Amino acid sequence: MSEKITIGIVDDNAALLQQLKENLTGAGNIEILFTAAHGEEALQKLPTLKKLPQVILMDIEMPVMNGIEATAIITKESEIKILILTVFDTDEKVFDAIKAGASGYLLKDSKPHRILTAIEDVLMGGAPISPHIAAKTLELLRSKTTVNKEKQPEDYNLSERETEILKLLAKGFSYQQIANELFISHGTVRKHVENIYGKLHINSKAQAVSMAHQKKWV
Amino acid sequence: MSEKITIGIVDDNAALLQQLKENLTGAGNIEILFTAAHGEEALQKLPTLKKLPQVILMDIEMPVMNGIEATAIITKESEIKILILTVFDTDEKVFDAIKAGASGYLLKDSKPHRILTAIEDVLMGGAPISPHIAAKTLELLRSKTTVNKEKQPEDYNLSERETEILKLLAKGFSYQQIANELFISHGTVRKHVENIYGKLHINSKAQAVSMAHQKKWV
DNA sequence: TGGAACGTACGCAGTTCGTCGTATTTGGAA
DNA sequence: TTCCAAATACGACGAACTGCGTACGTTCCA
Repeated sequence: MSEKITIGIVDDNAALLQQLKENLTGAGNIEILFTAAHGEEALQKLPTLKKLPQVILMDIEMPVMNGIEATAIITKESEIKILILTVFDTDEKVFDAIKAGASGYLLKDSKPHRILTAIEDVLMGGAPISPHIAAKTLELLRSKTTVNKEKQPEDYNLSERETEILKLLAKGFSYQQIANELFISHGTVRKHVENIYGKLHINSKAQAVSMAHQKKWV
Repeated sequence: MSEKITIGIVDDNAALLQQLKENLTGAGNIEILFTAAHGEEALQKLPTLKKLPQVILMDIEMPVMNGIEATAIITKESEIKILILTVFDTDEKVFDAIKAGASGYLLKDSKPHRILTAIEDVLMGGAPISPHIAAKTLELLRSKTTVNKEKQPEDYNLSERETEILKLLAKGFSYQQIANELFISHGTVRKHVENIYGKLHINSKAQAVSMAHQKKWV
């Protein structure tokens, strides 16, 4: 971990920006490559940098170009991760930021160490989200989906072991691979599968794999 | 904060459950009202309690009744918050848990203090989500609103005919059935499938079916 | 006009799968 | 204790699948 994490900060509030800079430079192995007061300025500065930042902390409400537009453009044209950092948490804003491709969404009152952790999370492919905001994203997600009442494997009288084997089958494993996975003999796997076929009223691996996927047993 | 937070724990892994109990009772102002090994047991125990827990930590993969079903029932019939605590993080499972009404989603390897914080977050109306899982949540949300960015069959250089045959394969059809469907010979189907295997770098029907479903080519 | 890609088709050798039987052990239900 | 379901295991036969080679007509593009 000798390499510093390179970041940029975009925020129109000079005082907050200054405070962020201090907190981040002081605490972690962070290198701030640039700062900007709004999206437009950030887009202008990016091409002039010797190296691109790995993460950009982005405010939403800004003059000239807001953080959501900037996020959309940056994520489309580069691999830079965007971490939204804002005081706003209205449904619409959260939603727009996610659509724009933000990798995380924190409230500005988050503690400095929380922000640091978040930056690291983002680099590891995670998406740190403040609980309050996460609650809204879940609401959104729920509202966009319908119920799904698929039958469970048990409804076909599949035993636990059979279910387990079916799942491996559904991954495309051969009998021998499953046998190795479960430390049982090749023949036993075949016998289980035979029983599964009977219970599911099918008679081939392809059908089993297809059915398992369709019913979302994988 | 003199009042203890009341919780329940549902997990079929006795060792993990025990460890959770110890970590939670030791560290915070937590009172564990009950534990259960699966959803069914939890549902049975709940009505017998003198007071209901505020939060339930819930595993997903469990015998008899899994955590998602249990979550759906509990959230429908009470105000109890459910915090999913699992090692699984497949898209579908996360998705189902959210639909079922879970208020948070943590990986089991989360540190004890993280779990404690999460419980408090949940009580304050937040939705603590492990970054890794949150990333999947955001993906899901994006996929619901934007176009599907999965690789298309063409990206593997599959021809139209090959794609067509792959879709039939994915339904569990035999070579002969596909041949009948497309009015070509059994041997031709086999040749196509052979070419498909080469392009997808696989070598069995089961793998082909699995892959086609995973990439939503069905 | 010549190739490249595609769709069609067949054969052979070897492997895996589907189906049928049979059998032992184990843990829990009656 | 007896009985049964579930998990384990082996054998055998025919069917289906896989890999490799070959072949030919069509279409489309350089």
